[in-house]
Amino acid sequence: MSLEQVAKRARVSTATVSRVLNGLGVVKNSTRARVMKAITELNYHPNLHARSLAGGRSRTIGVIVSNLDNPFFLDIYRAVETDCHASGYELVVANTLYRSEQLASSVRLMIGRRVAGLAVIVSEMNDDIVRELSESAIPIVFYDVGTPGGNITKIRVNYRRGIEKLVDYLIALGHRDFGFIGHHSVLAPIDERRRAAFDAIHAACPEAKVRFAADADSLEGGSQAAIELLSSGAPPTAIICVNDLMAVGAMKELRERELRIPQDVSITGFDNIKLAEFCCPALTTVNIPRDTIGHHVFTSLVPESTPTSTQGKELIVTPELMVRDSTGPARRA
Amino acid sequence: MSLEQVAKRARVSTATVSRVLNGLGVVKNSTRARVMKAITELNYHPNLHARSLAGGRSRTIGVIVSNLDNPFFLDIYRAVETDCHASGYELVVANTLYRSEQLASSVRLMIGRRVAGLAVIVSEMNDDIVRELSESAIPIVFYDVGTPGGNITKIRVNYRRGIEKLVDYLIALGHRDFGFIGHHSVLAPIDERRRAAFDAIHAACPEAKVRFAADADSLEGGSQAAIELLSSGAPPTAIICVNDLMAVGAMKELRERELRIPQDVSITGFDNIKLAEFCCPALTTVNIPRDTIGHHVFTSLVPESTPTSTQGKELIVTPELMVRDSTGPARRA
DNA sequence: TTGAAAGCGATACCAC
DNA sequence: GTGGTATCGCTTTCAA
Repeated sequence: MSLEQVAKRARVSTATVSRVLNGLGVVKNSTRARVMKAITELNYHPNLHARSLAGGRSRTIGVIVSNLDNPFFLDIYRAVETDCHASGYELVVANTLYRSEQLASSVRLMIGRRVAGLAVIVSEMNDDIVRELSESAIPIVFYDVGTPGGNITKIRVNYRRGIEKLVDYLIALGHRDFGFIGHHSVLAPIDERRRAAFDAIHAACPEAKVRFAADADSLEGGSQAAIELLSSGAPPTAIICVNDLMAVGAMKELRERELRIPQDVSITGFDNIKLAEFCCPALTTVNIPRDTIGHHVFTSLVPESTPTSTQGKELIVTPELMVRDSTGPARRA
Repeated sequence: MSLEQVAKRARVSTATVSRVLNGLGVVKNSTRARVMKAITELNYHPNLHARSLAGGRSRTIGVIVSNLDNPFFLDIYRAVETDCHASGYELVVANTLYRSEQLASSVRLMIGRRVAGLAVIVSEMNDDIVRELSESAIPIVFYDVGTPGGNITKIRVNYRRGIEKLVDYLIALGHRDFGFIGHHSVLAPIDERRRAAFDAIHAACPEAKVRFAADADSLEGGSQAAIELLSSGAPPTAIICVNDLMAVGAMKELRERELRIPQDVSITGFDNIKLAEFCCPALTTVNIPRDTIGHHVFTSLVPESTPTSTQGKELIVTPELMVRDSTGPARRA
């Protein structure tokens, strides 16, 4: 079913059908009606590929994330989606599962689709991709990598600061024996959290103990990492998890071992996903405002959407400590 | 950056570049090498719109779901994605947020993209859309609506049976005072669960009490619905939730009122999302196998992918009761 | 083994 | 107001 067939049926030219479809130019009411009629009768739907090929532009924004199963990424995606729809843009998402090969192919896919803008919110970032994208003409938003300027906008979350707030709080509660649960994406932003934790703990208290464990970024991964962590002697008095999802997973393992939270072990998350309020006990965590990030992504990618475009700039997001019920004074040794 | 520029640079025709790109036909090694070189030098990425326009087909599958925030839908999406990627298909997803207007525009979008197949896994279904899609030529999978045959495949979950298993179990535990938490999508499949619960309860025990409450399909919606339910006198002894996500939300409210689960109130979910094992107490629920559904979607939409295509058929999914720790004997009145 | 050229289905500019 | 037509970037015969 093509424009031409509609044109034929309505006894007009394709140009006129196109005008009707796009509400551009002036079309006499009677002809408009004929065209509309033909469109519905033929159940015609314009071919969007032809449209973007002919039109040149795209009104589609691409978003690439590491793991949609983690609400952190999903929340960002949805925030961008809300803005996109409000401005008549479409959104296509790709999920890399933390695999950098998958990231590469997702990037190719998005470029192939000639997206109007691309947000790459992943932690398995790779220098070649950053370079390639930086050289392209598409508006890009990177997360925690790259250099802002030109078509590149950067969002940077000050993880170090967030972790420090958390650690200071735990140290003040008397904790000296820490566990850190990370995940297997041993790349930049994640590993930064681990190092930040290590640094912050030793800065505050050089003799403190820190053990590490890591597994997949999922509820089960959290449990597994907890198992790994608890396999070595007495449990730490506080467990810092790289994110909320894994923390909820870890809590389950603690419950099964009848370790009380927070009396026996304090535990913290990161991100402040909705679930953090609904698990039990409610999770002490660090808030990262996903909606702010989502808005920022959109305004950077579609500068004409706002007077205050952030294209080419850097947004620094400062996390806030959210104290809930999963943390308390360290148990006595 | 177009095929033509690559052709020019490699001193060949566009046809040859196309052959190299698609690995079709025979190309002399030396020319292939020249083309490849030109491609990388120009950092060329084929325009996928032009490709699918010229090629006619699409290798893209569309999936429309009601609410990606609910892991039930996300799991199906991911299952389809896994199969798609394994067979070189791409996947585009649309999220309707239970709004039937949004559903209509997502359907238009997918048709406009000329997807190779479309799965519509939503509960806000609308007869016009079912009809329109049924008349189209695209392979379609519907969830709980429509009539199988031709290009239409249907997946039907036997909710009634699932609810019955749950109700029988609760009745056997002595429950006679029920609450049912639903969500605001007052449409077919969801309302079916509510009616099924009502019917099953009264079939087993005509004098049993049932109260209803509904809110949004989210953790918070679950809490809100629980508040609504508990606002009227003594709490029911068992609360049946339309899905796990809302059940987890409801449990939070029960905890805040210091109602013990399951000693004071039993609570059940539906779907068996991962979270059901990780909340506390672990949730008694009814399993709906999302991966089976996902596979089915893929094999129906891309029949050539398997010898045992399910195109045009109906798959009936029978849910299984999963007893965990959130249910127990009814408290004495 | 390679090239020339006819579409694919829209958009948009230029006439009338 | 409306129609003709070049064009977008690729695939795909048909010839050479």
